[in-house]
Amino acid sequence: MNYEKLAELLFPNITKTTEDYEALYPQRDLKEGARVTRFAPSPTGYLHIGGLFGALVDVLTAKATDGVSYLRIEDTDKKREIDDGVSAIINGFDSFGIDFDEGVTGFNQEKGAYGPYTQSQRAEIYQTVAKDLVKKGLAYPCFCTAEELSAIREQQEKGDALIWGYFGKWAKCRDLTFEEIEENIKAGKPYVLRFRSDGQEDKRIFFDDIIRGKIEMPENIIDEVLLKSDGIPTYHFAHACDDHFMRTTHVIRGEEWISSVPKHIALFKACGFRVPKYAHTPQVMKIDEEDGTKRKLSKRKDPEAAVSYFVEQGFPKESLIEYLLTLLNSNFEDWRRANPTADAFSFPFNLKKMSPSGCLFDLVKLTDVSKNVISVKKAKDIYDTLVVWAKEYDEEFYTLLTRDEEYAVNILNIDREVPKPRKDIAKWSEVKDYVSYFYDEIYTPDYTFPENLQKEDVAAILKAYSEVVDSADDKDTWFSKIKDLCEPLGFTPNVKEYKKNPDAFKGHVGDISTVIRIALTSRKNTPDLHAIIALLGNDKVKARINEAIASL
RNA sequence: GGCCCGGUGGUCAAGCGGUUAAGACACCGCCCUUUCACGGCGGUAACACGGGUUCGAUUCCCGUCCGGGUCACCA
Repeated sequence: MNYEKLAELLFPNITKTTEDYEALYPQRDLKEGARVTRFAPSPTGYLHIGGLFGALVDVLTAKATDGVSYLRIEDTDKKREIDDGVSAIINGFDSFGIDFDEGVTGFNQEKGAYGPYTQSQRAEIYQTVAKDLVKKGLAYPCFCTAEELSAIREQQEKGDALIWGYFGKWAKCRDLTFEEIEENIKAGKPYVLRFRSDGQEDKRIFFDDIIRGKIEMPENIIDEVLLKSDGIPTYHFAHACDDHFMRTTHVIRGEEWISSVPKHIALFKACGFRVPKYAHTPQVMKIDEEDGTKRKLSKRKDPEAAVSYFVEQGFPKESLIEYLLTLLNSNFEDWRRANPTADAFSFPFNLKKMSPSGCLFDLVKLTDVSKNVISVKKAKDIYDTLVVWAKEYDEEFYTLLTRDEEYAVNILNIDREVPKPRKDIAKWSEVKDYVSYFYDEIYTPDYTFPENLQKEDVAAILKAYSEVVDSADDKDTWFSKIKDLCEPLGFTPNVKEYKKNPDAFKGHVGDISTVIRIALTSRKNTPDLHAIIALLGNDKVKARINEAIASL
């Protein structure tokens, strides 16, 4: 067989060679040890947690080594592609501050010298490499129909074949003559281009996975499809061409790819490309509500797997990043304690410290991480991000917040910007309820006074307090007024005294402030009452007390 | 089914032949305290199982079990 002739027959319009592209995409000029990574999603839906998780690994690996990370779009499957899939991905990354050095940046937009970074725009590259493979006798056209292929599969399943697929004696088109091929092509028969594997069933290959260590597997013997009948490459072939010409040093991807590595190594070698280093990351799982088992997060079944869910819920972007980092590298939390204010992206991430086992996404831990993240922010910063969130997701709240910015910031500043700030906000969607009693529009009185107090006592407390209250009081003055209320009403300002001798009093100062708190906020528990009263102002305080008395 | 990956408290996760088997979250108790929160102190709770190797295995080997992945002209 004259492979040169076959290559011309198959690819008459391809005039370039692999060498031309080697020159077009030179080795990157990076310092020793710098890693080039890529995140390569296909635009089949929204960005989800697993994607964010993976992208974070890519970006951090590059950052930690002064390397390069880039975003490549793998849109070789038109059937699965959805409208705006690329925007969904880009927007998702934007919302979380993930920033790639190169690659796709928006619709028909990209940056970097190794593009195009969208596979559908790289057809000529794949065809060129494919043509060279044909020239070397390492690829051949296959005219088998879907029916023929499934017939082969059926036979294999029936028989005792241990390996299924298109290879060896099953590979009917492997040894077609030039004349047969030419005839088929003239007849307009569709065909795919297959890899001519020289792998042997009993040989094993070894490779080093950075996360998992040595992995040993049977050599690839399958004549994998390289180019589909429409001339578009399969993942495997695109992976070899793209990661080679984009000069990726470290291919980091999900563990579902481990079993394809033998195939990929064979392809890289056949193409004359240097095999990159591989790192297969664990999967992010969740507990299935129905059967209680651990399983991979699914785009379809788990709406909370979409990063947009966290955006809608109002988790600050730093919170999710921070949480994911705790899963990514076990020493992250130690590092964070030592560097409380450092940018998370400056964390010296290390692939070798990644656990190989799948992890459960823990919303409770995320909540804790987020509370910590928010607790150290300045009230004004919180206000600014909260307003942006509310504008999008809660118009009513947005209106209230922006009506009086100073008031809102002061509310958010209660017990904040102090050495031990409160940690009770985890996400923006909680804030409206948290501060509802500051806004008449969203506050509905609903009093449940302590059961150990008589109605008359409650009324007496409120009445007495309304006569002395002044929202301008400083904290000490305010609290001494509360204490002064105690004895005339049969209470004691001294809690210890009360505990020693509970029968001697109706209650203690805590009961007094609880009654006032409930009258003003309808809640048993709130942040500092003095601060609340100071913000509410005399008119509102008195009105609420009267309303509470009237309700008794 | 073949091949592959994984298996330390409820969750994440140190540990890499000898440890009282770290730490974080969650949970419980106590302290602090005008409520709550914060903070402090303490507690419950783990090496999947069975065989080896070894003076000694959570750590190494084999088997079993369990979980996951993969076997497309999907990625």
